[in-house]
Amino acid sequence: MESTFAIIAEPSRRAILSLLASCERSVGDIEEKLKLTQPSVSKHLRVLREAGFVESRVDAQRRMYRINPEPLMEIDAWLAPFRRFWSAHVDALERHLDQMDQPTPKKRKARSKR
Amino acid sequence: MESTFAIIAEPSRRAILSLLASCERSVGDIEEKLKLTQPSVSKHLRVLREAGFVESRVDAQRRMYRINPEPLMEIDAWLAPFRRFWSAHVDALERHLDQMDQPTPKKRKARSKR
DNA sequence: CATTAATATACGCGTAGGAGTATATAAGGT
DNA sequence: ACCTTATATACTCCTACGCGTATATTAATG
Repeated sequence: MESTFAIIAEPSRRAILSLLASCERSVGDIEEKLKLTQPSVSKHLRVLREAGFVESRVDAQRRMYRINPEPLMEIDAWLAPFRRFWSAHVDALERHLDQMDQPTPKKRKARSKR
Repeated sequence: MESTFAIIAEPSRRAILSLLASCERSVGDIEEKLKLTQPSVSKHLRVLREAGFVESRVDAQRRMYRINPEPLMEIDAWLAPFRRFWSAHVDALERHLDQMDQPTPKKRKARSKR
């Protein structure tokens, strides 16, 4: 796999990154916050670490994980050529964000296209 | 699949989007520029279209495809919380990382044997 | 209409990768 | 020395998806 984009295609991995955006966390923290099994968290963290999205630090038996920004900067850079399509319509963006920001992913089915 | 991020995990799809960033193109154009088989291009375009990344217009027997920006705006929006990691200067980034290291007061174990 | 061009769809194959379970490793506490 | 806590790894199963080939559809052209 190894593509930067493929890494963040995984919903759990995006959730982990979003969690780490605010502050560093241990594996157990992530496990609990995201309701994932521990092996699953460890596996995703391994993928994220090997792809450079996160770094870890040892704290006793814990490993504290934190964001490493470089791969996300790549994504940001890839978007550059497309920004001209929406930089003019900021208001449309805000309308769209209101629609998609659904903080608690309960059990909703995938939303359909218009 | 259905996730915006999963769609652009595919290298060929990203290549198609990048091609369309400059101007609209027919299926045959894309096929030739990217050296892909025609069914492959059509399939990717279908995925992109159903996910809202592109729109098409009929021109005789041809279908001209062009960028539709909304899904890419979602990606851009998702990156927002991470921009603080790189939007400032490098030294600011380093200050931030130092800060993230501190909040758990050093509770390192006394001394290691060895 | 028949033919050609342009694009879309169907189908089978192969493989990557995520989930779950079990187990290994490592560090701390008592 | 045990036992618990925290994290990592191994392994199997299962499904999704990209690819290639073949065929269907739709439109233009003669």
